[in-house]
Amino acid sequence: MSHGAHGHSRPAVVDHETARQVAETMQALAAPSRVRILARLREGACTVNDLAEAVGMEGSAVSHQLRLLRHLRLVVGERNGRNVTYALHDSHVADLLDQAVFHVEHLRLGLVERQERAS
Amino acid sequence: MSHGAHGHSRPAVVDHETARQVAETMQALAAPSRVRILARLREGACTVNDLAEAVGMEGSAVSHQLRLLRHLRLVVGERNGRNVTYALHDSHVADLLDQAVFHVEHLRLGLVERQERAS
DNA sequence: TGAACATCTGAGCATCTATTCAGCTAACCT
DNA sequence: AGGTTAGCTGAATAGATGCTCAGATGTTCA
Repeated sequence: MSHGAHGHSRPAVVDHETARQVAETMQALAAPSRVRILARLREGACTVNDLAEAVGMEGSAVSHQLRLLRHLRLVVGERNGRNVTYALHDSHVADLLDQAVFHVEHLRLGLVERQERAS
Repeated sequence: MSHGAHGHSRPAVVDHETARQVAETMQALAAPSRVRILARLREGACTVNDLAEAVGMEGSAVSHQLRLLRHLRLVVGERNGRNVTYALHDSHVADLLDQAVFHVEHLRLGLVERQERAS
C-alpha cells in the first residue's frame, strides 16, 4: 500500500480518499455553467457582472457557482471598489480545462469518423 | 502565447454546446466510485466481478456505472465466455485520469503548505 | 435439461445539485 | 444622510444522481 510519502510516482491503485477528492474537484467541471465560467476566466480576469453577461446567467447564480469554485480553489476573487474581479487560481486550472476541452474534441472526432464510416 | 499549453488553436470562448459536452464527460470523473473504477482499469483490463471487489462495490452498482462510462466512450467491454472484460477506451482516458489525480495532489500540496504556515 | 455463475436492467429511494427569488451587506457618489 | 450599484447569501423547488433490490438474460458445465 502506498500511503505515506507520495512523491510523484503514481500509487498502483487510487485509494478511496484520493478518489473522493478527485471526484470532488472534477465536479467543478461537471456542470455546463461552471465550464463556461471557467472558460471565460481562462481568457482573462473579469467582474461578476461581466461574467454573468458573458455566460448568460443571472448574477446570483454566477455568485453561487463562484463560491463553489472558490472553495475548491479553482478561482480567486479580489475586491476593487464595489467590483470583485475573479480569475483562475493558477495555470494548473487552465491546463485542466484545456485538457478537458481537448479530450472532448478528441472524442468528437472519433464519433465523426464512426459516422462517416457507417454512412 | 501565454496560455496555449498544448499548441492546439481553440475558439476564444467555449460555446454552450462544447461546455455541455465537457460537463457531460467530466461528470464521469465526478463520482468517487467511477474514479475508483477508472483507476483500477488504468492498471489493466479486468472483469466486472474483479472490478467490483477491487473497488468495494456491489456488482450491480459497478454494472450501472460501467454502462455510463461505456456510453461516454471512456471504457470498452468485451465478452469472454461468461465474463465481460472491461478496459479503458484509449490512452487519452488514462491521460485525463492522470491529469485529474495530479491536479488534486497539486491542490493538496498547496493546502498542506497553508496548514503548516497557519499552525 | 437444469444448476451455477456472470452480467445486465428497471424500479424505487434517499440524497444531492443548480437555479430562482427575496433580502442582505458593502462601496461609491452626490 | 440617502440613493444607486455590485455582489453575497439562505431558503425553496424541480430535476438529476447513485445505490440497492429483485429479477431478467446469457454462458458454461455436469
